[in-house]
Amino acid sequence: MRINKRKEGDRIYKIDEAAQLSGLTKRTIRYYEELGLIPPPERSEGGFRLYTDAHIVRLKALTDMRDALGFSLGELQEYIVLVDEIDALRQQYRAEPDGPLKLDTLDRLERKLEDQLIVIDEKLAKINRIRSEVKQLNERIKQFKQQESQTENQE
Amino acid sequence: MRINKRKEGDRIYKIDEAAQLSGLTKRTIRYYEELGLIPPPERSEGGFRLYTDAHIVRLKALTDMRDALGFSLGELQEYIVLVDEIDALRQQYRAEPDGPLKLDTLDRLERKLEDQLIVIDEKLAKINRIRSEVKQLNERIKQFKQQESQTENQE
DNA sequence: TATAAAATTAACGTTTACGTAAAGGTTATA
DNA sequence: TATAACCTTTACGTAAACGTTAATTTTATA
Repeated sequence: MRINKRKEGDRIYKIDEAAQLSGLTKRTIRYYEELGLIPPPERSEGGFRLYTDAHIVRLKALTDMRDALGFSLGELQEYIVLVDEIDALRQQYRAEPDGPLKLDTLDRLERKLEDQLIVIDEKLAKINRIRSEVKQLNERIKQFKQQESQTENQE
Repeated sequence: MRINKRKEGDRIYKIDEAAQLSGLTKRTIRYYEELGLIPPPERSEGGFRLYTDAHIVRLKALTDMRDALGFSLGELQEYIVLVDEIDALRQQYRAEPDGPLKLDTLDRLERKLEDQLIVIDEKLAKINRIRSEVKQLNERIKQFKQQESQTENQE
């Protein structure tokens, strides 16, 4: 999930290609940058945005959460902050594994993640309810169809 | 799901109570009526809207689909049309069980319902992916916490 | 090196889904 | 019957999430 400094050999994309790959429009990508949903990409000499694969991955993750969970861009921001915070923690841990990781920070992050899980599970429950209703309607239709073909055969 | 003519003895609600029961605002309820998402309720002598339990049920179903599936009001309209069409079919069937139910209509409805199921299943898959990612992050945090409490004990 | 294709910023426009306020009518209750 | 509490329609307001256009630069390519 982290977005590193670009290394030699990494693929880079101008905004048009980034749009193709992510399925978003160019306007939307710039807008998301403006909101801080993606880190500002490096620029060419002349100022063109140069995206990496990590950007593409993040854009896809964002649209997944937007589409599937119906998160607003504001809620996505909160989630991004959360993920970045955890990444930072991981970095810190790699740097000095014996250093102190503040327990209250860990507690706070854990609570937030568990809140997210609750929201997600509630949404799953609702969708499953809806799914079974739709399924039932579908079964009814199938019954009707069978009845109909039987009466036809009876003629 | 059907909304019948009101019978004597059925409970009725003025808009304020309907709002309480459904969890929507009065404005939103009127707006949904304007869009055809709920049938226009009967009115009192003086023109007050009089809602039935069936209205409340439908309002809740609508908000569930809006919240859980992220459907726009336009998409909800399509769904409502679909459900109403099926109800009409059922009515027709009850009225004359041996009458002809047009097969192409049945096919069309079945296709629509199956499309809905596909959309729902895709959404479920995405949410499940997201869920497992969040779960993983949560596990990592728990690991960190354990490590941290161990180092504390070692002192 | 000229020129077409693609990028940039800035700013105004648009749609959805309501919120809010005004002006006035209805209903329950003291 | 008066008055507070609630309802009605009409209409303008608003936040979010982009779309679109314009004026200007950069970059790829013939």
